[in-house]
Amino acid sequence: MKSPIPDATVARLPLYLRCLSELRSPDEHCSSDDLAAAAGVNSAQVRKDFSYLGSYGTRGVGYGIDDLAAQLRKVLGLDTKNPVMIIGAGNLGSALANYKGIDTWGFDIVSIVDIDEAKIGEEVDGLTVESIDNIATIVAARSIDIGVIAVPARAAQDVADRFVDAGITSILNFAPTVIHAPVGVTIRRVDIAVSLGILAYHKAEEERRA
Amino acid sequence: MKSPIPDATVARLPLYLRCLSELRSPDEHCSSDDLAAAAGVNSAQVRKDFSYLGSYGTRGVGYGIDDLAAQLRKVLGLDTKNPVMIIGAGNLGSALANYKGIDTWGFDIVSIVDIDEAKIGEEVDGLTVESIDNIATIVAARSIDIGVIAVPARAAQDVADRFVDAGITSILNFAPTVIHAPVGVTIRRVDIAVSLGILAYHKAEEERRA
DNA sequence: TAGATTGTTAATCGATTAACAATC
DNA sequence: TAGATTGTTAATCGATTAACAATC
Repeated sequence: MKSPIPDATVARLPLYLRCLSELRSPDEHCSSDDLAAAAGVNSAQVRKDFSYLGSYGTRGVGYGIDDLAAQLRKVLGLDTKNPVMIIGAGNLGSALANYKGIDTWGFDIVSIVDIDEAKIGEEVDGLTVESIDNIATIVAARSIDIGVIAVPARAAQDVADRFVDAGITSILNFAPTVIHAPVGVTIRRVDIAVSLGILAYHKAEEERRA
Repeated sequence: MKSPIPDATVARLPLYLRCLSELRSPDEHCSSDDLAAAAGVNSAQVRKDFSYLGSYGTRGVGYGIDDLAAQLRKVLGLDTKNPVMIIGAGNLGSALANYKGIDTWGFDIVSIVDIDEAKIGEEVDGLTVESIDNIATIVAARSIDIGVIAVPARAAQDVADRFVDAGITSILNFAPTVIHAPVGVTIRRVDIAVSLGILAYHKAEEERRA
């Protein structure tokens, strides 16, 4: 039941991949020290993370840049992307859809829907905003299994229910509220302001001490 | 040097505050069990978190809802808000500015700037987008000490440098790249896609096992 | 007093990091 | 061989949770 690669490690893989492409040096290898410096993490962390993927480095030499990048892409599933639907074509939904361009995560946003008639038909990063009423059809037709909620808090539970009815089993909730779903459906909640809040808290704490 | 309240706890406080207002029951108290159910966490977690704020419950009775809410607001600094500047008036910057409305975090977005002439003068959640060239003046005039980077990766380092020049010492970076700053400047990086990536990874892992 | 619920301790779990033997 | 760097172990750290004495 336990995932073979810890979440904290999964979260760092795209960062490594980005750093690798920037780090491309004349020689074909890089050390965990190089990568750690570029990514801003500890070098033991880097080696530990890579050990979960299997071993791909050479002692005394380092990691083959191309090999490593290929391995990271494979683990992240950048070849066989997960089709994702976003509900909510507002700023947050659009920001997420545009993030698709980054392409260092193994998913693919294939549909963005909204309840607002005015938004339906608009273009968001190459996708046409569709009506929320069609989600069951769209989900089935495009084999979508991950849904993203990017609507205001008051609409979140209703949207989640629609996702569940449509057969979605993994939901990411960006609305600042707790939503409920039947067992068998995985829900993750994300508060985009949480890091800002923690930063502000530390700042205030620092001043209190001074 | 260590913060008295763990980050993980700080991250949950706004959630508790929101749940409290929804939970407002006829009587004036709620138990850690009630709150845990509403917030989707363990009840021991709730009590432990509150113990960091000092003790505010009554054994055998629970927590006074108003007392607890007031205490949460105080710790989060909702009275003396931190002035925040956002650089980048695109979808992500706008989404963050609109998050301000939630008001369960102790900060206040007082300025949003952009480099794009076309965006300057636009309204975003009641703020007029200003020119990035004026940030030094704006930062000084409005006592801003937290800066948020919501621009594409290629512009992030330049924007960070401008923040540092303007005297900002806490930076939150939403661009998918690592940026560098002199010692004394705190930088936090946020990847808004990370949770989606982890969700997709678990999904794929689950299928692999099945 | 009896029942309920806190506050705290101790156990557990997971993630980070220092250290170093293995080995290229 | 000598130098460099991995892969892994063990120590450390921090966060979660079960359990229960304290006490309203």
